[in-house]
Amino acid sequence: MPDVKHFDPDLVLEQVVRLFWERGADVTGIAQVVEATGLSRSSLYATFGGKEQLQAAALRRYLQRRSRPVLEALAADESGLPAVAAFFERLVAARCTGEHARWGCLVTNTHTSAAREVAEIRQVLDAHHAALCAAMHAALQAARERGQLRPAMDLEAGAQTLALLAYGVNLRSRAGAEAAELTAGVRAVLDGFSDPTTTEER
Amino acid sequence: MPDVKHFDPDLVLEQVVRLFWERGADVTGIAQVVEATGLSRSSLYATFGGKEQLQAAALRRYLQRRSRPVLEALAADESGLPAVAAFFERLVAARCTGEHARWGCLVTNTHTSAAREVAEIRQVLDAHHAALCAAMHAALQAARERGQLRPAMDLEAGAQTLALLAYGVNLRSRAGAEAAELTAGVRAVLDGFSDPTTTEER
DNA sequence: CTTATCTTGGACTAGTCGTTCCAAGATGGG
DNA sequence: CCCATCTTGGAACGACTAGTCCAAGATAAG
Repeated sequence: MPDVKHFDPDLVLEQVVRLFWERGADVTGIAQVVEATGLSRSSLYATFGGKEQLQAAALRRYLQRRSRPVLEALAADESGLPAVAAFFERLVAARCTGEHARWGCLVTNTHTSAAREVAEIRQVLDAHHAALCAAMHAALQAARERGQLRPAMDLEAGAQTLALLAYGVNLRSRAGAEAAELTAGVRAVLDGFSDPTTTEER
Repeated sequence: MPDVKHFDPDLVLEQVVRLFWERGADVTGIAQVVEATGLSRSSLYATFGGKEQLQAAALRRYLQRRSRPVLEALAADESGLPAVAAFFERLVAARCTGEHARWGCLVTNTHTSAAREVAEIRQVLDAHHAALCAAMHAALQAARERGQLRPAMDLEAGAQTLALLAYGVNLRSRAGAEAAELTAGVRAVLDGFSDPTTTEER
């Protein structure tokens, strides 16, 4: 009986993701969301609720569509350190060039947003951090099995390092850091993780 | 002949630093600055100019009073890796406990602020990054001279790593990360930097 | 085609934003 | 004390904020 939506909520949410990601959710008004999506305020509020819930939905979509596939690929890649290197290579490339250059990472940016105090969003940030660490840990585990790592290395700690490093890359890229700087920072970590007896330094 | 200011601009700026640092400059209104400082709008605008200039002034004060002394101490400490370890120990402690717990770092937070697009502020961020890298580089240089480092290690790249790591620590701490996680992430990097032939792993 | 139900556009609210302005107040040299 | 000069409190500005509301429009089952 009733009318149906005259738009695709999924498509709209993707536009909101890009808006919040590029400009920052805190400083992006509902008016700009309305303009970017072409929706009316009524439809927006009826579909997503208020701004806080819209931000949470956008963050979840970003995680699901942008972050999760990459982390799954990393965790599934059993090549060890080369998998980690490839992850960071692509990360730096995505942060410094192309469509999303200098946008940083929506998750990283949200760490400093006012929304970080919202319980629901905080949980998403913590869950993402856990997932990021888990993926890194899986890759390091593979590296260990292939004898690529320093024997005494603590995998949990190493995974934390790589996660923190990724946040650093994301953050600095939003302020316009050079890709070469970021790449160098990554390289030094991975060199430090490698087993010195089996690795020829570059 | 003229009247003089009825307040101490330096004291006021310190209050503004804390306000912007804890809450975030983007989401802190002039009204809140007025309330926190006790100044009137007139005095505020006459002394500091608009909000953008106030944010820049607060950032510069933060760098001068909070960041510079620590970086100078790091660069002057010739003990090598222990100096770096001590730097991060104090950093994690300051970020996770005490008066400024969960505030993160004003410089780090500014990376995702709308003000990062302002040329003046961008330059301050880049200058700080250079200073941070330089201090790390000095500490690594000392570590090399004392034979604490892997022989093949690239000091420039290592300094970048440590800078990115510091950003990661600052960022995650603002979202409420546990000190233990952050400490572990730091430890794994420093272990990787140490000379494996002269270091007994912990 | 009717009708119940949902969606939509757009006007509207109450509040906040950064900023400006001016009369009143404070200051200290002459 | 006088007065030029700066500072101060507070009102006011237009633009924007998130969010609400309702009449008009669209839909599809009966």
